Amino acid sequence: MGIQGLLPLLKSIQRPTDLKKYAGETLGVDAYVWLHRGAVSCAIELAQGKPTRKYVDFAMSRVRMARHFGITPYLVFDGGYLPSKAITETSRRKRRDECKKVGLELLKAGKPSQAHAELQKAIDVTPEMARHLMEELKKADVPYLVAPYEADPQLVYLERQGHISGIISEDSDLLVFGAKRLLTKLDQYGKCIEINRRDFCACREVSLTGWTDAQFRQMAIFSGCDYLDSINNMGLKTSHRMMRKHKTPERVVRMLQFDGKYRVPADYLTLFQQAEQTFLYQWVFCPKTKGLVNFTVPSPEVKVDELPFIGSFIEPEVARGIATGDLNPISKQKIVLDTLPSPRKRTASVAAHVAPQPRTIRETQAQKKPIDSYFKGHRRIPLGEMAPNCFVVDPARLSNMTDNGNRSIVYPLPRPYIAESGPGSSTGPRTYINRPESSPRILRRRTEPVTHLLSDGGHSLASEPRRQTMGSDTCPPNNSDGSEIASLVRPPKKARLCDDASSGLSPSKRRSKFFSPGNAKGKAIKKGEGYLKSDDSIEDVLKDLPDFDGWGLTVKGQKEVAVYQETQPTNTDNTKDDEKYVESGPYQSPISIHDIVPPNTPSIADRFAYTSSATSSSSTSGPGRSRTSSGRSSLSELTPASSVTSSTPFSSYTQPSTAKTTPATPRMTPLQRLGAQALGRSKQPSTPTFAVPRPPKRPSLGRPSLDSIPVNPAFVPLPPVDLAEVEALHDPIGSEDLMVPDSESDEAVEGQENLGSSKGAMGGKKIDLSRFRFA
DNA sequence: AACATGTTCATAT
DNA sequence: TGAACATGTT
Repeated sequence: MGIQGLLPLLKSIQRPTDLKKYAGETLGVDAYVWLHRGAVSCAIELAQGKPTRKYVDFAMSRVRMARHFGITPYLVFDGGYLPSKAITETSRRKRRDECKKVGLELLKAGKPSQAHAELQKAIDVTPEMARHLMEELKKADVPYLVAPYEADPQLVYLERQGHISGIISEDSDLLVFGAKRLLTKLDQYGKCIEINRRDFCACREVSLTGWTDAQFRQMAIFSGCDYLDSINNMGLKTSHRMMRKHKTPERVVRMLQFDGKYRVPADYLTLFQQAEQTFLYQWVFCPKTKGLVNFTVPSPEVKVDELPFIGSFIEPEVARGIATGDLNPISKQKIVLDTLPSPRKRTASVAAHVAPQPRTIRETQAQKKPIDSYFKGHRRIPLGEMAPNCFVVDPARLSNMTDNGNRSIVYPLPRPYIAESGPGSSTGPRTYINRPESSPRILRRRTEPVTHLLSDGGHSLASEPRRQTMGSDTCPPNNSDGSEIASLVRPPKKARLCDDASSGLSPSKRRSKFFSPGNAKGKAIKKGEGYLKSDDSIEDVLKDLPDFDGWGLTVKGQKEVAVYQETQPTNTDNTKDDEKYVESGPYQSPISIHDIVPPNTPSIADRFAYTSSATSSSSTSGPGRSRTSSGRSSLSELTPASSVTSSTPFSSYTQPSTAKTTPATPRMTPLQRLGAQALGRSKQPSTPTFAVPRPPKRPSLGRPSLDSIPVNPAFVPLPPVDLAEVEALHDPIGSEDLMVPDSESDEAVEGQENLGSSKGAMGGKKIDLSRFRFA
């Protein structure tokens, strides 16, 4: 459920994006939410307890979709129930059961549609179903993990540790947990909304300037969350007001009790603190240490074994079993797989010409043929998507994915069940007391399928080395697992932006930078949004794209379209088709693409940026990494080298020269651009790591329009952030909402969780906040 | 007037 | 299931 009203509250910092933008990266996925529709489709079967392949098939199609866009999805499943939520869960279950009953009766009564509607509410994906899916994921070499308890903190943990570069989910709770990059509302075209934690300070609905993660979290809890109901008449707005005024939950509660308008339960503060501690310390699985760790490293004075509501500790061995899906996260019993009824129908229909269908999951494991191979040679893929897509899903990926020029930046694949005997495996829950409460009744930890997989699964073997490579590649910065979980430390970040921006130039000057008509904004700006004009990307798009309805008419476009039509006769030049991921026949041989589309055809740039960029990167710079870093500078924090600084404010703004170039700009949020430009102007050395040489042609390759290609006018990325306001907010003297004056005390409050870490992260860098203090 | 809360509608499957 | 709308309360 999450925090209701949170997303609307953050409307202004939500940025329309495209999944393609993250091509080459690993994105965490809230499996339950992501696959919910799939569960809906087989609600009846689920309700009847029939085993079904529908769910698994749906899930795998979504995986293919992600890969189609160049994404490696890292699926995270929910695990056991948290005590904090136990009540909720049991009541939910009751409701489900009722719905199920009603639905089944309706079904008997011959009212299938009504029944289905009812059964949709009864959807319950069992660990067994999830496990079936995991078998497929293993085969497809898709990283996944079952959280010991909740998927949300697990996802954010993975993000912090650098295993994933963002999170796909609809759950606003992730922001409360401190997710840095949240991608919501993902549709079949790969369109989605991006919410970056670092943009919070630009929120227009409510001022979050200077807010720490702790304050944001507390605000969210006050407004009502999964762990604690809100006080009457306490919504987000009021809780925000209270937090802004009183700064700490203690004071807020005291004030609430003082003025009698609110009915505050006697133990509310206690419950509040428990809720917050649940947010902070609940158990997650650390892929590196292969054991449970607290989501946030507790300070010495926090005794995790005195916090029953964060869930019980689980022995590493059991936790590993749960993480891999071998053990039921609730019962801790080994999950026994019964064979699924039928082979994949979908696959069968699509790939009739391919070898005989696998009969059972285990049998399939022996086959090294990835599912995607069944799609080879089918043409029904939309145009430009082909090239990257092919690379990504090429069956050869099992053995030489890297060679294809498409390499996931983060491919941790921390499969605990593989290298489990690591000497460091005990490093995880080190300081914590093991509570064997959940009996070691596990027969054997490893289940047969896994062994099977290990022994003969070509892909598992192949992926092992990569995993290691990537692991070391990815993790170094954040090595100590959880130790420096400091995503916090926000204020400095902002400070830096201000610092950089204001140090060199007067506000007015800066403003002129962004608002000056000099930026070739001759083109008309549509819609009267005030902030529209501040976004260069729009202009670029408009400049390059005279008319998106008729974009196939341009000379360049024509050429491209022709090419794609050749490739993909079935497709019209409808924009939607361009973007849409077509499940049925998305894959083509990379060769054809290579042959057909010249690597550096600049012509594609304008409209089919996705294609062009992918092609160019694969042919020119090879590995996706360079493409990523160059193309989307805002992601810089994700690369290993920079992740060290990721906890440092605006590390992402310390962009390489590219950030300054107009072409790269559209990839960043307006805010980010602000920082980047400011930085560039002040000639900050910034992260040298990013001085990665990039193909000179890149700028001309239409990167700018990448995320701006409108499918329909509504999709034209309207930069939601008003730069003027941002500036105002950051103005030392200006805005009334600045919380900076109190930021110190806030730090103190939050100190326990990120004291050491923030220090470590900031290193020698000293950020002077004093100038942002009220005079 | 602003906000919290309850209800309905649309959408996708 | 979420988003838009309508209502009730301060």
